[in-house]
Amino acid sequence: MANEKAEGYMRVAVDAVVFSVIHEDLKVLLIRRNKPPFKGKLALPGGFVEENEELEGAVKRELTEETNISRIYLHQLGAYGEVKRDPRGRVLSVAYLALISPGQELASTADALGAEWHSADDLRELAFDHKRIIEDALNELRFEIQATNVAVQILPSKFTLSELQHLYELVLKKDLDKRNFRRRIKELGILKKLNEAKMEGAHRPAQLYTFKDKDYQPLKDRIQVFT
Amino acid sequence: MANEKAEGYMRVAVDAVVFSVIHEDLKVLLIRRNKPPFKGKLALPGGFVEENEELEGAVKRELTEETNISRIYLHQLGAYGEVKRDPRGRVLSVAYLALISPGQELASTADALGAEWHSADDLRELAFDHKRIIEDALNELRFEIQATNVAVQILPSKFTLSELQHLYELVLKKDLDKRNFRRRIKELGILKKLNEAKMEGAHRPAQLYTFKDKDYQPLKDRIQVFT
DNA sequence: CTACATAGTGTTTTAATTACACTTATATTT
DNA sequence: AAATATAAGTGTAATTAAAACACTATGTAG
Repeated sequence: MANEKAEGYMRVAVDAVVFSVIHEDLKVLLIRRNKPPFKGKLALPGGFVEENEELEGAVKRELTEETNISRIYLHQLGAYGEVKRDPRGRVLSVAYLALISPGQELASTADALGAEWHSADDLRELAFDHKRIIEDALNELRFEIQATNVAVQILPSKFTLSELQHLYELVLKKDLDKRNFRRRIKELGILKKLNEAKMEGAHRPAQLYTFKDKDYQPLKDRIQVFT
Repeated sequence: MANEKAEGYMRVAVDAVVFSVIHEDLKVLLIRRNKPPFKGKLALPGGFVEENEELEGAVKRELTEETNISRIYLHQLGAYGEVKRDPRGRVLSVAYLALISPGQELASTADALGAEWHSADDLRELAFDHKRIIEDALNELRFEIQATNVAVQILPSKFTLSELQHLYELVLKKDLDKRNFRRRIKELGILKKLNEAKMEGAHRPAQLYTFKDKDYQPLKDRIQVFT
């Protein structure tokens, strides 16, 4: 309120916590920093917001540099604005939970940028306050997977119920009861049974399903956590 | 990532959605703007963040100008960063849900600033994207009152169960069943029965309670919405 | 054709939620 | 001092949701 001359200027960045399920493990995309500060440490992909660029646009721009992306789901986590979070000076970062549709390999440029998937659990020392941001993102994802059909953003368009359950188990870090899970997820009425089966391996083929609605939406009923 | 010269600079402000229960009604603190843009319109209290000032510090500084405050509970809602949200130029605002302990009258300076309590429901035309911010704050409050003991931040330190229930009904915009509400809230074990009653009016006196723990905390069980 | 691996399927028990109506204690009125 | 008005306070039965639990089915590989 006081004076409105040149007050309030600071640098604004965006950071993305990109989750993906790879080799039965929940992964986060991290980048090895090749310059100070925190040289050599892992950090979230992100960067400064350009003039006349929307925040989500900035996230998408940064991410397309590192992945081959068909579609990105973004959900804002909040602003991280501690005065001393960046040793270079004041930088406020708006963090996003990002989910990319599956089977996206990292772009060829990714290697040069030092981008790699890391297990979401063993968060070693990260640059800035990025460890905290990832923890917040994981909590948000845990909430969303129970309250919304956000799984649609993570799974391929055709999937088996076992794959879906596995995703829930990875995110919730909890074993779920197969029969109860199937009953509940079917009761929600968000799945469509396909006329296809997944034939793979020496066992009974699995029925394939898809989401009726491809867009993110809240569910009337939360999917409760079982067992 | 590209160049890190002078990229990303913009103005950063904070805005607060301050709720209070006054005369059996859920109110929001709004300020009548006396200069452009949006001159004459209502807006959230807020202002630019100063150098070396934490975001929450900025909110508290702005709010102490308008209220006599003993304690402020702050919970970040997120960053509102649309390029064109402020006609003066790019301003990113970090919005907060704010609760002030009760019985706080507005400061004497408040009148001069055009600060007044307005019903949280009839949100007339507000400046900037503040209508959207208030809606988000209301949703957050609805969530929190069910998942945490955030009521401790709103009620006086001694209160009756009817007053507590009334708060829940105001926030949730829903009538609750008296017996079910009392059972559930007592089962949570967060209340302490006092050796006092509230004698007021021509009816049976009401038992006074207080919160065992005066600090904000999540609850094991959400308080379900009844009836 | 046997062994193996994962898919698929219901029921019973237990716990939680909901619906619902009368009695009690005080102040005020007559 | 009796009657009335007002909000406080209290329990149970019916319904619905969650949890626990084990076997059969169907394909491939050997």
